[in-house]
Amino acid sequence: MPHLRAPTTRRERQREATYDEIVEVSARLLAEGADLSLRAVAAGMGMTAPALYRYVANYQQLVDLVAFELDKAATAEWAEAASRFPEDDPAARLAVACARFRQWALAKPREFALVFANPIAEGDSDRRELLTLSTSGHYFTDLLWQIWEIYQFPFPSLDELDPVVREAVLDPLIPAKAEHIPTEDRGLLWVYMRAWSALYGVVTLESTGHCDPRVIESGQLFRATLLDWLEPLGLQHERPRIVRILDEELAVPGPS
Amino acid sequence: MPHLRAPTTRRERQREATYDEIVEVSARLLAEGADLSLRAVAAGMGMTAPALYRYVANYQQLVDLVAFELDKAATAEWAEAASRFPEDDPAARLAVACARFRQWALAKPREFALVFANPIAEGDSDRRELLTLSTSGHYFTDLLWQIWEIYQFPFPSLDELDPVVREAVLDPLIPAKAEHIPTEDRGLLWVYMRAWSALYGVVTLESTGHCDPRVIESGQLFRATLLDWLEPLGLQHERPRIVRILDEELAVPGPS
DNA sequence: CAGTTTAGTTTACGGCGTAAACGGTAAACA
DNA sequence: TGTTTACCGTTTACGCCGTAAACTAAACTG
Repeated sequence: MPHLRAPTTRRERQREATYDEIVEVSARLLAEGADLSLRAVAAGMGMTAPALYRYVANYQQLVDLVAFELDKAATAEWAEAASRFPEDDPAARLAVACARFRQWALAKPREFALVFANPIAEGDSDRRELLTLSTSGHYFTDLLWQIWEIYQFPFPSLDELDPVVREAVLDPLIPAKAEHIPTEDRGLLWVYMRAWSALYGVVTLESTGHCDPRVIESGQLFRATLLDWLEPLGLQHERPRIVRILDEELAVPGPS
Repeated sequence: MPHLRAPTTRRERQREATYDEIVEVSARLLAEGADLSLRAVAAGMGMTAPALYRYVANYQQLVDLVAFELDKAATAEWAEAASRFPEDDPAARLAVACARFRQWALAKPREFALVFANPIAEGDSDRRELLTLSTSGHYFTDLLWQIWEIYQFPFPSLDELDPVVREAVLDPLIPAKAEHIPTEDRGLLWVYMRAWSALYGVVTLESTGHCDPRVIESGQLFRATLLDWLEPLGLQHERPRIVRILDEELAVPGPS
């Protein structure tokens, strides 16, 4: 985690470069279809495995580090693709981003599993905290916020929410750009959680292969799931346009 | 897989008993929080690891075997719980079964991951075929069929479906009790896939912990997802009753 | 300069999946 | 019945894995 005004001594720069190389080599390993392992990463950097313990406390931390950075890089890709629509068109951007998210998950199932299907134990507060920093989560919540600013779709008020859920949206433990959302509008996060759950469901189902391959190929399950969310997000009248954008994205699958 | 009229020679009975013990020991290991490994399973049976190669070709096959049996056993539990409602009340049974499925996934996240989040590679036709035998899939599709028989909810006709999806529902590669569904009614399977995707999404999200723990505890995300499916399944007028059943189930979480 | 902190090494341990060669015993067959 | 065959398990071995401990050399600090 970056300090404020990092002193950036020589050593610190060196160290950060090493972290970058760890991530780089890890990403390469995964892309090559190899397993992520301390030994393989170390070897890929011309080091011995125990040396990596100067940078991560254990294997799980390596995984977390790599997962965080993969998520960051992937989100940058989706955002880049989405930015072909102007900033004041968050609905179009969301459609593109979701489609790209799915493509990424299908093209890189191992990376997807690492980032999004990596089990987080109940008690592990460190890892859970790391999760709240997830780049993709912040990106998606931000898009949802922008959509609400424009389309003003309905969301539950705080007192409509279950007390436990209310606590959760007031002090969220999920990746969410939420500070700037006024307290009384935090019901928005409930919409986010529900929408994310739906998106996560199809994409995980497809990415892990627990699904008819032909259904994956057709993209119809994903498409239908997204389209179901147009109404709750106040985008009914945008439907034809969003459908066009979505179908355009679905027609351009990644390198097969 | 059982033969027809198994000759059941002494050797074959012995062999089957060994398979049972493999599953039994594996289940115990997982329940104890240990990892599933050939060596540990072998040791737990008083054998050496290479001996297991008489029964499974490799580690992945052990996992598949155990996953299949865990799924079978778990489904039996849910079905047992659901059977407190009569056979002619499949809606109530479905509500109970879904809730129990979720409880199981929360109580045994490692087992859940093994069965439902285990990646299946594109080409691997053997494992995909095994997937079509999944007990839980058959159980849920059967319930959906029974619900349709009573409530006659709408489903897409074959020519409304995307051509690729049409193929998929006509000759399904997913676990589905489909033989008895007339060809022209196979659009039902599309409803099933969509519903399963939604259920799978929340449950996976909760089971893997990629979710605010308080939201999990409240059960509201799961509840809301299920309730969204009452209307598509023609159960609107049953809503109060189903809600009651669901809340009853949610109030009885497993051993914490 | 001396003293300390840091980044790397070597060595070692126990666990993993799995390949190969081999032995004993139970079933199958002449 | 006696011989052959098939099967179930062993031992040994290899190369991975994560990680702990002791040690060294270089870089920073005062």
